[in-house]
Formats: sequence, C-alpha cells, structure tokens
Amino acid sequence: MFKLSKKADYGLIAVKHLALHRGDHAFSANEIAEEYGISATLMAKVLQKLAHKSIVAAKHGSSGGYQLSKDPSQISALEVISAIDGPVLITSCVTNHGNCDATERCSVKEPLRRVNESILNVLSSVTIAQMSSEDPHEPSLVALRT
Amino acid sequence: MFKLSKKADYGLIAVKHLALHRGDHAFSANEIAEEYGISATLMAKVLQKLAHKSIVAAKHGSSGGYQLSKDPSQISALEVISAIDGPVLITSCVTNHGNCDATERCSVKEPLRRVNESILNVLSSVTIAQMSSEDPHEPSLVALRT
DNA sequence: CACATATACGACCGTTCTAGTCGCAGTTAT
DNA sequence: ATAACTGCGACTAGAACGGTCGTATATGTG
Repeated sequence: MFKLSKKADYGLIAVKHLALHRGDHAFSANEIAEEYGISATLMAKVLQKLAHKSIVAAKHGSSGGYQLSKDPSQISALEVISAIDGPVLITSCVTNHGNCDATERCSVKEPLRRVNESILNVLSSVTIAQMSSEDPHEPSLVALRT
Repeated sequence: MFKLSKKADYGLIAVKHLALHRGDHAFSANEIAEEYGISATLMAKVLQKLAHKSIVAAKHGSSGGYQLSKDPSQISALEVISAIDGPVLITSCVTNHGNCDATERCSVKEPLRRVNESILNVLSSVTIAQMSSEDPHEPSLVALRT
C-alpha cells in the first residue's frame, strides 16, 4: 500500500554512502552493509541491480567494490528506486497495456495517471546530491503549485 | 513497490460514481460492482471501510445503499486511499515509531520524510470533484515548483 | 602460477500482505 | 412478519517480498 520496498531503501542508503565518500577507494558490499547493520548478501544483491543499470560501477577481484559511475547531482531518487523495484506505477493499468479488464468502464484511470505523473516529478527532482547535503532547515525539497 | 492497492482503486471508482450520481437514489454495493464488473462482495467490503471513515453514508434495509456524506469537492483522493489502505507512508520508518532498528545510522530517513510529505500534498490536493470533471485538456492537476 | 578476495547470478525458502469469499447478525421498507 | 439489504468479522488461497545460500567467475597479490 504505497510503500517503498526495503531493497529500494537499502539502495538509497548505499548510493548516498558512495556519494559521501566519493574519491575514496571502492566500497565492497560487505563494508557498506556493516556500516548500517544490514545483511551483506542482501546489500550485494541490491548493488548488483544498481550496477546493472549503470548507476554504480562494480570492480571485481580483491580490494574491489563499488563506486558511483555518475555525479551525485546527476542521479535522481527515481533512478535508484526504479532500478531496483522496476517502473513506478501507482496502479496496474496506467500504462495502457490492457491488463485492466475494464479499461472502457474504469473511470479513474486518467486522473490517476496524472497523479502518477506528479509523483514521478517529485521523485525525479530529488537528487542524491540533495539527499546528501546536511542542510536540515531547508524548508522543503519540493513544494506544490496548485 | 509503490502501487495503489486494488481496493483503494475500487474505492476511488465507487466514490467517483457516487459523486457523478449525487442526488439520485442510494446505490448498493451490488449496483456499483456490476456497473464496473467488479466482485460485489469485495466492493461491499471497500464501501464498508469508506462508511467507517464517514466518507460515505450507509443506509440499511431494503432499497438501501450508499451515498456520499460530503460534497465531492471536500473529499480528497488521499482521504479515500488512506481510509482503505491505512496511512500513506513510503517507508516503514518515517513515523519515528522506532520500528527501524537502525534509526541512528539510517541516513536517508529525513530526505525520504520530505519526499513523503510532497506525495501527501499531491494526493490531498486532488479532490473527487476534480477527478469527476470531464475536462481532458486540463494540462496537469498539479505541477511542481522546484 | 596459485591463492585470497571480490562480484555475478540464480535457485531457494519462510513470512507477510493482498485479493477475494463466506456466513451470520442487525436493520429497514413493505 | 418477512424479505431484502447492509455490517462485520473470520477465513482461505495466492502472490509478492525479504532474506539466504551455493556456485561460477574475475582480479589483484605474493
């Protein structure tokens, strides 16, 4: 019911960690997992997905690990989330791919599509760089114009 | 992964239906369910939840049914969704209720809280009345100020 | 070259959440 | 009184998610 998966959560934590330690050596999944008290194997799995989408770069071998492949200001929260959880769709039938058996009759499809768009806007406007800035009294990352 | 539950979907459909037929007789769960090809018992369950939160008013007995208890412009999508699915929280630990075992170390909690707030804003700014207006070329219900 | 250490990948379980059903009690119009 | 309807809670089946494990593979080091 409208919740981020834990894996996406972990992904954001990992990416933010890498952003804060940019320029340092590569971090192994183990290292990051220990830092936040998360299962190492699970963190590895999450990082694999991020590597697959080229958000982080994996380096094999001993003293290997992961590094950001882009600048933190160029990575949006949406990228990280959808890399792990797949595309963000608030309903199953916003994509017109006909999985909704009542496409004709369903009257809320179009309004929800617009809401979905708004949420995508919110998520894509938040960058990892913003999430890493420690400024706590920034009033609000995104505000609404009605 | 960030999806509206089907029940919330059905709830929105039902509320919108009632909004469009305001002033008519009360609609039974059966009637609405048939109209959209949805399981009647499930629709009944959804409407019960909406009635519990006083979004719709139930009328017992024969020729009974449901009616909106408020003006469609006074009902937000957020109200309907959270009535059915519970509070909208994108992570399990935004509420400070300490179910996150790594509250200290978790570095993404605060940024995500802000994102969550933005989404709540989006959802609460969309009313049933807006969803019922048939204007298709309204550019966007909500836009972003960055 | 051989070894230690790292990721890559996929199969695999247990638990939790969701969709959907059923039966019974309570309420109202006729 | 009775028929038709909702209210409500327990219940089942199935999918999704969180998390683990084992194996294959790549790489730096002695």
